[in-house]
Amino acid sequence: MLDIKFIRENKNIVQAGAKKKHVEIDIEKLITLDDERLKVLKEVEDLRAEVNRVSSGISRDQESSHKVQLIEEMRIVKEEIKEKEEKLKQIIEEWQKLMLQVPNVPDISVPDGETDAENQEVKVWGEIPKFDFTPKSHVELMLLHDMADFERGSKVAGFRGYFMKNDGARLEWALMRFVEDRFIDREGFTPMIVPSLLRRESFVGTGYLPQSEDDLYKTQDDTYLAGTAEVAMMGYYMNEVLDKKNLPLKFFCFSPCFRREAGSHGKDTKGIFRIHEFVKYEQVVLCEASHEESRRLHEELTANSEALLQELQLPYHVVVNCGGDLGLGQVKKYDIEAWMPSDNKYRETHSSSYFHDFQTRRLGIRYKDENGKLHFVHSLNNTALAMPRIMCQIVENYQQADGSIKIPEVLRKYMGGREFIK
RNA sequence: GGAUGGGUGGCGGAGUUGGUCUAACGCACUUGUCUUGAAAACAAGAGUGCCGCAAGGCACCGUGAGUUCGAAUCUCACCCCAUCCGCCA
Repeated sequence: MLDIKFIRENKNIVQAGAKKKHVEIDIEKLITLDDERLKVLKEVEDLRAEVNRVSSGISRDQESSHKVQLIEEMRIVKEEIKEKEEKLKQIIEEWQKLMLQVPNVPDISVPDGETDAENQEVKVWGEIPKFDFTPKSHVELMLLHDMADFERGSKVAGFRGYFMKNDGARLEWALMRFVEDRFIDREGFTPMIVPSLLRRESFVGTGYLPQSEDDLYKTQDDTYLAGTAEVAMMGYYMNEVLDKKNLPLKFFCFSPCFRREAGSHGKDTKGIFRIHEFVKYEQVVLCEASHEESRRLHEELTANSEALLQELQLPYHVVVNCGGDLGLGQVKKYDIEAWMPSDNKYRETHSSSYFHDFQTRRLGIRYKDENGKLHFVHSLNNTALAMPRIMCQIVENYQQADGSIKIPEVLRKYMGGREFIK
């Protein structure tokens, strides 16, 4: 959510930002509605002031015809207030609905474009492997080594269901231990295991609701399953005032993730690239309200993830997402995509974004600066490692002519010191 | 799921026969005095949001409705927390 004052003072910027994100919204309409809101608000407040003034003049023990008359007059004013309040309530409802739809303004460095096809490559790392044989897909490789079971997966869990098995399970656990070791060594990150079954507020606060109702699983208790640890982690400090000297707060979070993948029924239907249930380690950061600080940390979070891919020796590139591929709250986003031989292209493994105060304004997360003034903190997040997706790229890039899979060196110590899966 | 007790400011904690209560008191905080400096002590100040150029006004004591001229205080619903019982990894 943006500040209505900011919207009023920068309506052209906000409107242009929405256009860049390919979001339909009429800012002029919102401002007209806001004028109406302010007008009626003033009327209500003036009437309430009158009632307060008169009421405080009426004392308990005073008994007179004058008192009776005043009470009668106030009864009438109260009727009027009730009417205006009802009107105000309706305006505010409409106003809030619109406010939740106003997207955050993308950074100037964000390229124009409508879909991920128009994202721009900003960095390439590693050598794309050349095979002198026809490389197998991760599905073929995993089945070959009995690392996963998709038939029984869908029998038991339905569409996109899967079991990880044998070296598949061990490789996933190895990756978990690897990423945990790296982040626990890293200064400043607080390790967190966060809930996935959450109440609605944090989804609205982070910007997933109300727009993406279809992408979330909802329970009969009106809670939702989160698709990322970001939602719970951001909810953690909801409606709290933080101490500036503790900023930035950095969290290394683990959670199960659930995504309905509504609207991508035809995409990536085989294997473990796109699944309904997985686990993910996520970096979440809260920092002071400074664009420079947000940018600095954004680069830092991105670099952290790149370092993991480099250690895993996976060729990847970084793209800056175009306006149309940004979420409602995101100011800027990098996707990191690792090379996927079976698709002959890079496929997303990480997503790194910053939001300024878009999320924290909705969540009410503030800090006091040295002058005692309150500000909304800035928020950022990036994947640390998502499993089992990353295994697609690992097994495919590390496959050998004989069908065996070389184990990345940094993972061997978690796999009994073995060099190959065969 | 059952029973009981609770939800007040950055924190702790008063206040419920409805009437200047944004709310005692303590801690933390800011400024000043003292001190070489700090601590301590003393003095003063300070809640948050919104409207307004300002003066000032309005709202906020878990959330939402309601009663009343007037609600932190009364009524109803809901949410959350604690403890005990039940169940359970």
